[in-house]
Amino acid sequence: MTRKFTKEALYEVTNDLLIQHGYAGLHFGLIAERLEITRGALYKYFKNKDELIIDLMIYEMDKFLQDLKVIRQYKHFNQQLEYLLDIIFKYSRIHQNLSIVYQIPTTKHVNEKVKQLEIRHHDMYAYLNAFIELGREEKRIHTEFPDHLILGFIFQTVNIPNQTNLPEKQWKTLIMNFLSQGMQADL
Amino acid sequence: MTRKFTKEALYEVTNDLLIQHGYAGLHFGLIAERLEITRGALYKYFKNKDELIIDLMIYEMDKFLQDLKVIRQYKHFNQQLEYLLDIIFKYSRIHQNLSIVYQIPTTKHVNEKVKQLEIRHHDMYAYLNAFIELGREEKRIHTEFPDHLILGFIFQTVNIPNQTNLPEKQWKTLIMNFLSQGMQADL
DNA sequence: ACCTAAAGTTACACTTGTGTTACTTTATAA
DNA sequence: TTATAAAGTAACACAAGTGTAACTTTAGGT
Repeated sequence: MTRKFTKEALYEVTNDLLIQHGYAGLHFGLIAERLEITRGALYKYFKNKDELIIDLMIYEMDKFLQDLKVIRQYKHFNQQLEYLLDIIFKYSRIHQNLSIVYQIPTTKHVNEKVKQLEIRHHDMYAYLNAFIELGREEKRIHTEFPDHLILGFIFQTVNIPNQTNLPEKQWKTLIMNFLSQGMQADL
Repeated sequence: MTRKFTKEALYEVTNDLLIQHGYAGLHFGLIAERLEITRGALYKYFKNKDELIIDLMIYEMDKFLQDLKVIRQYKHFNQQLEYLLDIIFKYSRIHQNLSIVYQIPTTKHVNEKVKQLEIRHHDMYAYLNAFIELGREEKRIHTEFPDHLILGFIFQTVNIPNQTNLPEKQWKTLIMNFLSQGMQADL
């Protein structure tokens, strides 16, 4: 019998439903309905929703990391920042959903997979720290700011709603300028 | 019979549980357990969790607005910004939880209360728009940035985790500096 | 053609949360 | 002192999600 849904479609749907309903509000019934299959089919592939969610995060993190490692090809900090913003926006859903991992009860035999996710998280920080270090070397980052504050500001930008629906390119330019110079008017 | 819990304690617990478990994960059993009462007691005051959540949001918004209106007493934009950051941090939980209102099904006869909440949201923007306008008049805001981008950056700051546990005052100063001048080093 | 194994469905027992009602407790005011 | 009403509890029927196992479907190899 041929499969009625692809892994990509499943992850797509799950990501959307996670954003809409949150961790506790997501359940196999919802996912099955969207994929036009029945709940039971999902249990052929995943023990429970926690396993599905972690698999999804690992999958998206792997794709993100593949893109992120390319950042080293850019020589200058500002180029790297622009590229980082590009891929953060490209993978905005995973960055909106990553924090829900902490809502998964640790008593659900997914600990092994959570560890795998943490490895990727750790790998991500290796790239990000190198990125920040370059910025400091190029004297583009004020010394008073700790790394995690800079990264916090950058990653939170995906949660700022583009209310006036500016074209994505223009929106990113504004974000980039704000991050570099703040709200201040020209000097 | 004397009450076993105050409104303040109930809202305190509900706010915490909302942050921990999200909208779908919150239920009367959890709240009752924390307050050391039984579920049934809560139904004496609220038809369901949606009503409780909206009442909570209205209550917190009212307190926030009372503080926010004082912003007009500060003459200069930078003073207003500092004050705004103070109260956003003071009411950080409500700003972390406000967005979950959109997860409440609109078919649960809480529409009247949702409207009341929207009124307060609207009032809030009246103050915020005046604040931004002052910033533009004082030429502290670059003209290229739309209002909602500035406000988005300001309100997202509550979600940046203070990982190194810097003292609150120092953290706020850094946030303030970043918002004003961006990450850039001294000019 | 037909066998088989992967894919999917259906039905069932179980668990957890909901909302209501009848009941119990207790401070207080007549 | 005792009546009462507000506060809280306990128990019930119901609704919704979970996980499993027996069953059905069907593409593809022989």
